[in-house]
Amino acid sequence: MKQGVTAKDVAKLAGVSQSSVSRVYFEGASVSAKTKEKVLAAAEELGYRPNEFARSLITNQSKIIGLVMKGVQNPFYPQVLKLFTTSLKKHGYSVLFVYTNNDEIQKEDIEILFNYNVAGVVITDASLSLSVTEDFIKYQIPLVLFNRKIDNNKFYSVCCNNYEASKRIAEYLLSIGCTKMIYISGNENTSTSRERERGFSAMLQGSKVHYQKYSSDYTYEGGYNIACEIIEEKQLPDAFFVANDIMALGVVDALKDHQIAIPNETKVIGFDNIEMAAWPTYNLTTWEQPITEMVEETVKYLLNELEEYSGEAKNLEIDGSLILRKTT
Amino acid sequence: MKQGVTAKDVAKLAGVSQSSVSRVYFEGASVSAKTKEKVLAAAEELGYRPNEFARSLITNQSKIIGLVMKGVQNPFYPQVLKLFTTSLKKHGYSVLFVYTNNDEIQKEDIEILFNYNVAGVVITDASLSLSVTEDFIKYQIPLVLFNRKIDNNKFYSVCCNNYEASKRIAEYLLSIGCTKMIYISGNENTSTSRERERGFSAMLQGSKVHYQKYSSDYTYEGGYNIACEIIEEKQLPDAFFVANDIMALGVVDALKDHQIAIPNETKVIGFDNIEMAAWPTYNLTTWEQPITEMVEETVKYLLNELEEYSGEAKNLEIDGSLILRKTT
DNA sequence: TTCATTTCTGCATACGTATGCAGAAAATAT
DNA sequence: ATATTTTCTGCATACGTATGCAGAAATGAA
Repeated sequence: MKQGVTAKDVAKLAGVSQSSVSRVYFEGASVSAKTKEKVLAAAEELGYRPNEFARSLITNQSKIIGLVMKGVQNPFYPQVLKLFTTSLKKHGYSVLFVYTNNDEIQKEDIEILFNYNVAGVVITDASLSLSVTEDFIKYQIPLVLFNRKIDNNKFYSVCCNNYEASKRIAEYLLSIGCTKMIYISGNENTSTSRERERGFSAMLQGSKVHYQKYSSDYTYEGGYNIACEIIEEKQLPDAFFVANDIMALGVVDALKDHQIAIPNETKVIGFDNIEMAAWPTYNLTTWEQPITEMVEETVKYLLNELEEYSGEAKNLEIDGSLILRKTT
Repeated sequence: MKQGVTAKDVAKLAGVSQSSVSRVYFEGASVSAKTKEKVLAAAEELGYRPNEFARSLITNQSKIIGLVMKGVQNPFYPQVLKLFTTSLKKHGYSVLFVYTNNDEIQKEDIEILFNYNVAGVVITDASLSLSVTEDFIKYQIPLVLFNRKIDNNKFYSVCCNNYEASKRIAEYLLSIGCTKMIYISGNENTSTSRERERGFSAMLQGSKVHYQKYSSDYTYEGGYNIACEIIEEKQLPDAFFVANDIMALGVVDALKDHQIAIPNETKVIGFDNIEMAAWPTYNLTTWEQPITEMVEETVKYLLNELEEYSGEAKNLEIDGSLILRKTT
């Protein structure tokens, strides 16, 4: 009972061949209006839907995009997931979701995607191990790194322009008179965190600003703890630039817990503009990632590659904008 | 180049038949150790992986579970997504993710799941339209409603024991001397919110407590706004019981913005125990949903049904526990 | 050793769809 | 009207795997 009606059943009822039924559901195939009508009527009556497996077996390509995600706890990514699912659905694609614990994607994380002949893959916050890299190229499966880039010039990536954004942030902090600044990084082996630091420090270069970097891990607790350390070491700066919002919220809370007034005694800027940054308790100044546009660009690239594989490698960087709130 | 090696290629290299290759990868089939070894060696050399589509076409059942989710913004659900993906992967299943906007799942939301012959479906925070109900039964596809229940006695659901939990919450608030209480509901057409109210008010019944219900929508803004209204109407209670944490955080922030001291002037209890509830700024007293156990039970049911379909319908309710923090 | 039993293997076919090909039907031209 | 082109259709086959069946190989019993 599982697989109910097949194209054959529909064909019989409509009085046509199975091929004709197939052609009705295959975009671009040539069918007469009359046949189409008959088939659709029969299909409706029987409740027919083409079997995607059989279809993929023939075409050797599925309508599935693999989405690999790590930082599910950071509200930024569920938002990304939502946008991807919605956008891909519009184009007839579905999302096979893969959660990973690894910063660097391993073969076992994604072999399932290959087994399902996914049409393409998006990896949102992780990089690639070498063997995985090879597989993507070998099987010519379009891949986009989202919010991470990779320096091997073999894949397409879509990020916010982290370098420029961070320069603008530094510029802004200088303009309001900060002279002692701290950058709190995320995982240091992520391109995102490194780029943000690079832009930030580049802009401070040559100025008389006292600048220090501390390392953390992109989590709220990470931000909270490192801020506590800094406070206890009496290293309080004029301003914190924190590599993402969720850590920044941790920093803000640590400061509050130590009765340090924001923005009077010190300032905090985050990155991402997650929903919570706008909440009244936080009111966090931050950089807005152009997330909708980033997703659209990713989908656009994927669809192009599916149309005709080029293997184009490029780091697409999209601007964003500074959102001024009450922590600066 | 897309689909590289097939079982036939492996067979040739290993000097056996395609059937034997198939049997090596099919659990429970009978193959000699020698053949198995030869096949695995050849497969390793060629990089063979069985094509899931062809496989599903034969068995008429995929290793895919459809996961339908609505409230992606509420941190509770990404956590659920993570746990499901992890648990299902252990059992060899993958997750086809579907995002929906609808409180009530429509045919178009999930027809894709049927096209892919999903082995089972989990719907996390939505109910079902009638036609969808029928399809699940007709095609005998196991379905679990997660964190929602449905009163038609046709499906399995897994929830926290919302009724008992809410009674316990009321009991606790009574025990600390609250005499004026407000319940803030989520979407009122969700079983979850209704059950929580039912338990809460049942326990207050007969006591001299002044009790009122206000309606909201399970979002932070919803909680924030309704709390502002309540404050402006000078209806401030001794305690708020809020149908979920994310709204409760909104309530807390609204109270803070009005300089109302928590827990001295009023108290707040949420529901879910999302990560943020433990953050120092909030320190929210809440009810912990036994989320890991809920997910495990869901997976267990699905696997049983896949073993042998029973269509068992039941509302499984699992306890949880009161987490006391600083808002009470 | 020989025979009975069990375990394994290859053959052939099936799953539901897409598609090249050749011929039928329809449309257009003459 | 016929001839020519175009559009459509059915037939047959292919995709990569699983599986019933019958026979081969291995094992155990005597």
